Amino acid sequence: MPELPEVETVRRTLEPVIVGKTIERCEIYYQRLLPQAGASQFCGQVRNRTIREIVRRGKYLIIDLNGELELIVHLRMTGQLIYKPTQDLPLQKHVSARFWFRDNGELRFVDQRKFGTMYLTQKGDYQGIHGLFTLGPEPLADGFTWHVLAEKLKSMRAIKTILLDQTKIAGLGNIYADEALYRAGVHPLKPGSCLGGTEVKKLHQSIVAVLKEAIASHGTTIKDYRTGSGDTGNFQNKLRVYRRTGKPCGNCQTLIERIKVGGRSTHFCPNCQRWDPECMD
DNA sequence: CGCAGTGTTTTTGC
DNA sequence: AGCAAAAACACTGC
Repeated sequence: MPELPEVETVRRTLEPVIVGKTIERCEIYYQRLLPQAGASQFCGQVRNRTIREIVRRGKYLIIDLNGELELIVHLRMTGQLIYKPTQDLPLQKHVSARFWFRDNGELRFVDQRKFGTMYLTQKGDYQGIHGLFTLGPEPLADGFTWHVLAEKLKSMRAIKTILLDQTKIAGLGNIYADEALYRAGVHPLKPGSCLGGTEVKKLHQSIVAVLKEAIASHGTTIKDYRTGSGDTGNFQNKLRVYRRTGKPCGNCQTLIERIKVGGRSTHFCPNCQRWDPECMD
């Protein structure tokens, strides 16, 4: 569930409380959290290193250690990265890793479904982290114009499938792909190549708007997602189609439908999002 | 009770 | 190419 707005919220909530802190020690409780290293080697490498900055790329968090190494974190489905200012003894379930800081405080990786991953790499060297290496452009960066989006949509694949492809655009997941398509009035099954210029512009605007609004609301908590402070987000109250199957569209009262696109649950308004199959290009 | 559904990414097979 | 399915998991809801 953590998509771009959730990961960005985690980044923003962790930044003021962990930048400048030095890792005194760490413990790994789930070996597969680290696909490329053993726990003892990993902890040995991060020990006594200071967090210089924390940046986000797509759904990845990149934590700079001493300007030399980078700790790469991907939360996948249910991962949480939470800062605990004081010792709290009742250890919750599903704790995959803990980092203790020299001046007290703890960073904890909690992950019910255990899909989350962490990597350690030389600064800027992402060749060993395939998903990060092949990541598409940041939708909230200045360079992401509607022309860039148009270039990525040149495919006969369903538009929803293209939006979820991280090599095309970084950071969109199931929630915001559905929400952006609804706002743009584009049917999720419409082939990318079939969108006209006006539609691409509208979709571009919708993607940027929904991501910014979701960040302003600290992300969407359906169940597991938490900010770096352990709080829930608020954007779940502002969703217009995602998980609203059978409820009336806010625009036309038509009931929201759910279909499968590329194996993923997809929610849309059959009246506001139409696809007349007359595109033959 | 069993089993489908949940959603991200990688891998494998057609 | 591009798509489907499976796999990595634990828990929820029917």
